[in-house]
Amino acid sequence: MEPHDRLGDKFTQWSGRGLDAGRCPVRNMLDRLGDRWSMLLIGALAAGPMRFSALSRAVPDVSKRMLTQTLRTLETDGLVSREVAPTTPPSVTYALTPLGRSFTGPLLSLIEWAELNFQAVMDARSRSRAA
Amino acid sequence: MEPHDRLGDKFTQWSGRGLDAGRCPVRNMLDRLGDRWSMLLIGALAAGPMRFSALSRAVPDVSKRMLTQTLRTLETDGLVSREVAPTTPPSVTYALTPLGRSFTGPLLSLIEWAELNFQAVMDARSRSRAA
DNA sequence: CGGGATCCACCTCGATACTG
DNA sequence: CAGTATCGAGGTGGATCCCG
Repeated sequence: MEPHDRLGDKFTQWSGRGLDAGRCPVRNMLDRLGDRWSMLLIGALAAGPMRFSALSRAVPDVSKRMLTQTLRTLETDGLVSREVAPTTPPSVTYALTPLGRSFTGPLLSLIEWAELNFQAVMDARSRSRAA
Repeated sequence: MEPHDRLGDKFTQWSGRGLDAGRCPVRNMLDRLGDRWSMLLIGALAAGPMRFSALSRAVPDVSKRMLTQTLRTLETDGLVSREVAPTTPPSVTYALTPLGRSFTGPLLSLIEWAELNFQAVMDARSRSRAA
């Protein structure tokens, strides 16, 4: 059975149940991880634990506000851990939890698809602009 | 090499290049597919070609406006094809293109992760509410 | 049936300023 | 260093009406 058949089956099941965001895992996850920064931060943390400022440098155009907010959400969902060292100035280190690390598999396959098909999508985009 | 190491490496590469949305495939794709409906519609179409009204029923709480808009974007990016039958009333059928079908692999792995770890995330969420 | 057009309510997000 | 607080612009998305 090909991936796209299995995907179709899965979708048909959830569709029958109304696709309620409260019960459908996919919608629920997408609402959380589908924003601009979550997956990027998980990708950054996949390289190893990082401090707040290091994350800020690793993902240049995320504002401190969104960085804090996104990390808090990821922490709430159990994907990222937050450890504060009681020094002055304070040093806060973020890391992937086991749950977060388990997400790197799917995320990697998504990223590999993106890299592989980026050009094809760009081509399609420019073709439709030409038309 | 584990997935999360490879992911870390990939991210480090792109981070060095500034993660510019115009050049970084991941950011670019996430900006398109990271909205509330794109992945859901691809999932729905994985089951086979569907007409506008059928899609509307399959994903109950998407408005006609967003359904149209999302489908147009997916069409522009070459993931979905749109075929109009010149009848009255018109009948428009949407289907995955080969490029779109190639995305069902990564999407499936994402969905399977979501189903598998949904409960864990919900637990983490309620724990943090309790605290 | 399959949309397009318009109006509007939210609400996300960025910029800025301040804190321990 | 690692945030919090506040403000305000902008964009997303729903509701509604209309069309061929």
